[in-house]
Amino acid sequence: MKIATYNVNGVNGRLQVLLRWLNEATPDIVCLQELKAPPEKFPASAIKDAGYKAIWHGQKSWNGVAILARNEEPKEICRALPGDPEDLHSRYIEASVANMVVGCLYLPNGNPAPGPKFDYKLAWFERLTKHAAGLFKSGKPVVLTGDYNVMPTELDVYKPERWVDDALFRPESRAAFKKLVSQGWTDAIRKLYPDQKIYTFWDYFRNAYGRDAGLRIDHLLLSPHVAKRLVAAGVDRHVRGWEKSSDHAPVWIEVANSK
DNA sequence: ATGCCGTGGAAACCACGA
Repeated sequence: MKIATYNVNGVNGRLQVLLRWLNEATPDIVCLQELKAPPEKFPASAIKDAGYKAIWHGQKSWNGVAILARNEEPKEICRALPGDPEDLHSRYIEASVANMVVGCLYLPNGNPAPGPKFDYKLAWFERLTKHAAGLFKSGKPVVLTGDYNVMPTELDVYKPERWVDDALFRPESRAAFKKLVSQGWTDAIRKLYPDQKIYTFWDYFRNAYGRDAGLRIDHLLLSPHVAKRLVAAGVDRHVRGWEKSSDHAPVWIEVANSK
């Protein structure tokens, strides 16, 4: 069972890249972020033709998340994080699929920091952490994945000293990620590759991809039941080099089938 | 050191991203 996360940076603008990658990688479950499309503009039929059933939470221009699955319709559990009815950003969707709970998230960027956007990021992080605690306690197999907009450690940034004041790397953001993970979640990439420089995002400019000036900000957090079954993980970084690519690359895990 | 690129939407510029 292969589970992937991919910030597509515009699901319609990147549709050909997305379809090409789906066809090549054949993941079983896919979490997408930054659809940048209202619900009615989600390319459902193209994705269906590619072999995937999907649920999505779209929004005009910004944000937007979706969960795709082969052979099975993801059964929606919720499409917002509890805790703030005023928050209308489409940044979270959760489904039951393949006997797991899959949470797909697009955590706020938070720049400029400090400021209201950074406050929103930290508040959103708090809500996520609270929600995650409930999921964790449920004892169910859970995958909490998406664009966390946080580099957890210095190993996850090409030039840490340049990012210390950035919302993605500030101590508050790193502490929030650490607090979440310390509930007992497993960061899949770091579990298998504790010391390797691994990135999931490269800026469009300054030839960031060519220089490998990247960040690791897309993560898959696994509950103990799923972590036990983890057999492989990786980043499809070559996809970032494709024409019309997103600035993120897909990240995936392979888990053994549950018995 | 910096949105230098890129998207979507509105209206030939703006907001937003990491």
